[in-house]
Amino acid sequence: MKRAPNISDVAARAGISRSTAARAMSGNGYVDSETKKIVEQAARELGYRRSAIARTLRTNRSDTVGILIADISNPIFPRIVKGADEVLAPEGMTLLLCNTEGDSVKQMAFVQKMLERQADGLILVSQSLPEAVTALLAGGPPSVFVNRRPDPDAFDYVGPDNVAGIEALLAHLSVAGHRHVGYIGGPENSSTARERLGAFQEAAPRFGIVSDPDLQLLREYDYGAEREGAAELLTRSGRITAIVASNDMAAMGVIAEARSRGLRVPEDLSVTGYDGAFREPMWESLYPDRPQLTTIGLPRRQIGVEAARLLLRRIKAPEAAVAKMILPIEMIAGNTTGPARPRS
Amino acid sequence: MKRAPNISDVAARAGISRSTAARAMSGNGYVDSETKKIVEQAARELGYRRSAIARTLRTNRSDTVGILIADISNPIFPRIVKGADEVLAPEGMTLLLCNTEGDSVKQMAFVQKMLERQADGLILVSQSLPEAVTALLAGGPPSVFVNRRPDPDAFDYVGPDNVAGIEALLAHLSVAGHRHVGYIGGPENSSTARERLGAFQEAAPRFGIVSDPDLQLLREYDYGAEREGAAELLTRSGRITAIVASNDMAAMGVIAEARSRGLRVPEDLSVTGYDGAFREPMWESLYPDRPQLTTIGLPRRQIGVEAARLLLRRIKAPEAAVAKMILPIEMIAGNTTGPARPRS
DNA sequence: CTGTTAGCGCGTTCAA
DNA sequence: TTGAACGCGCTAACAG
Repeated sequence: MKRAPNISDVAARAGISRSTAARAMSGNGYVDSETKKIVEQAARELGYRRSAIARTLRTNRSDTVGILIADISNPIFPRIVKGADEVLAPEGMTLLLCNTEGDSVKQMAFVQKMLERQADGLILVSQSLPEAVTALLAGGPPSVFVNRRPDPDAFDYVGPDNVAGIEALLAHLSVAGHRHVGYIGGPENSSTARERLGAFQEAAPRFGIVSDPDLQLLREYDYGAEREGAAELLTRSGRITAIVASNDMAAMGVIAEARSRGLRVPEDLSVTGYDGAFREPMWESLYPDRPQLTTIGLPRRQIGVEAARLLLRRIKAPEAAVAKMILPIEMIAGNTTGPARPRS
Repeated sequence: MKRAPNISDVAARAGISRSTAARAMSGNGYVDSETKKIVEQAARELGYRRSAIARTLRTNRSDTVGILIADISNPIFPRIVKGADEVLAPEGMTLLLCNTEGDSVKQMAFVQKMLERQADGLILVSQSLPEAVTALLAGGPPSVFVNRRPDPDAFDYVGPDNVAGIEALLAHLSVAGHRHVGYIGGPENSSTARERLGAFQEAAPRFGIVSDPDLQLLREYDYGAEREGAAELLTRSGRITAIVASNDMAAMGVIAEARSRGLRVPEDLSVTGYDGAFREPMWESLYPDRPQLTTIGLPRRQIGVEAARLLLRRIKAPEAAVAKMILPIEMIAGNTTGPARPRS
């Protein structure tokens, strides 16, 4: 088995020097259009393929961006990836995707691999961020954080307006007469969850809503965990007329729990989600009578687009000031919320 | 900004030669355990990181596998990826994921990138396979096809037993008394769709089911396209009592169409899916009263596992005989099928 | 516009 | 067990 042809082989076949052949193939520098044709012809005949590896070794640029996603099966993430791809692909950059499944070991492993492979940049979407990772990144390539960010604001960040989202939900519930609202937030290690909890605690009184720590739980962002959270809240207090869940999947868990206790939604209990994960055209018409969550819509594609732009900016200007980009959310009123009616 | 430390820097700091340091870091060849410690210490102090790029250039192995997925938001695919990762990760290989969205341009682009980056192998899941791609792959690294495969059996393949799946559905419908069954298959360019259509045509008579080409449509594997297909079938024939759709999402489209025409499922029309996409614990309890599709369950994780094993095998033995692995399916009876009852 | 030259960082002979 | 030397394939000066 012969080795793959390299630029020297092409040059030899074209009867020309290596560097001219290289210029012809890469498009950099001056090459006579006539000789360029000859070189391309020779390359085609040989089945020559440029080695991105050698190029990277030489230039320290890999034209590659690693993107870490917490959970690929959650429909909001593919949209973000797509948005990022839309801006990176035209720049000749390839997105390398990793599904971390919220596993910090996989997270570390992938970041390591990307560093070893000279990734030009990293986009971390909704990652839990142990110090080990941020430490690694501190000396590494440009990194942009999406949705969650590490503590010291040392990195570029793009995310939705969490405060506005919570306030919109509170306003909505308040108008419907809710006073006792259970809150299930995401875990402590999520900056997003911390922001939202802070917003809830700060804003609740302004909307005439009781802010009682007993009614505020922190759970993982998933169906099962928040379903259990709902069980706890409903057991703990008979006065709750609404529950704010931390995302749409989790809200479904809350609804399931409510129903299993004989509570109707929204007649007996109002439930809100967050992120609009089910607002896909397909879901829309899928179950005509399914619950239409009251939720906060996120500009998913735009989040991806802006993250990629921020990354490109930093690749070009590594010393630019750290950017923090907050994108507007959208309040979506569905049929899982209604007028408050005391439970007991 | 100084350049990143390399093996020479480490060697210098350890007071040792480059090659010894290299051996210490890579674990290849003999190194005194004492000097090894010293080298590792020096590396740590310098923040040294091995360059996968240089290593790949030197060895022609990148410890990287590219995996192409048609549609990442379809829940069956993450499972396949996970299965593959389970066997590849312990071998020190990294999976690089690409969502092709059924777009052959993206497909080609990613394959090209992977070739240029010396991927050790490729896994193509449910890809439509224009000749250009298979031609590219023919001279490339080991490739394994999943679900769909190119025409000449020149590549390793793993997929579910399509014939058994269709027969199981036919048997199920036949027992329920269905004679006029509409069939909506996947597109012509999908080997899976061709296999299933062939199985349907061959087996229908054996089950006392009419095989009329007028009742057999080929459509894209999606909600909208198959919903339209269902409209066509239902308009075309008043005798149809059941429709076999080509996957679960598509089946939902068929059901939606039926309902919009005032047909109840399964009382007036039985509908079957294929792939069990909604059979996730979360969906199970999500909508208590949602339709439970009668469908064919696929061994998703196992498909990924076997694909990865096949790939490893071929990487180690490039000349091994082409393998074709057919995995058993599972018949799942739901509540979208019932006794046949004439429509008109 | 073209050719010459010198590494990028590493793994791997081969001798010592 | 260690060290010296070479080259993987390419780009980027620089000189012509």
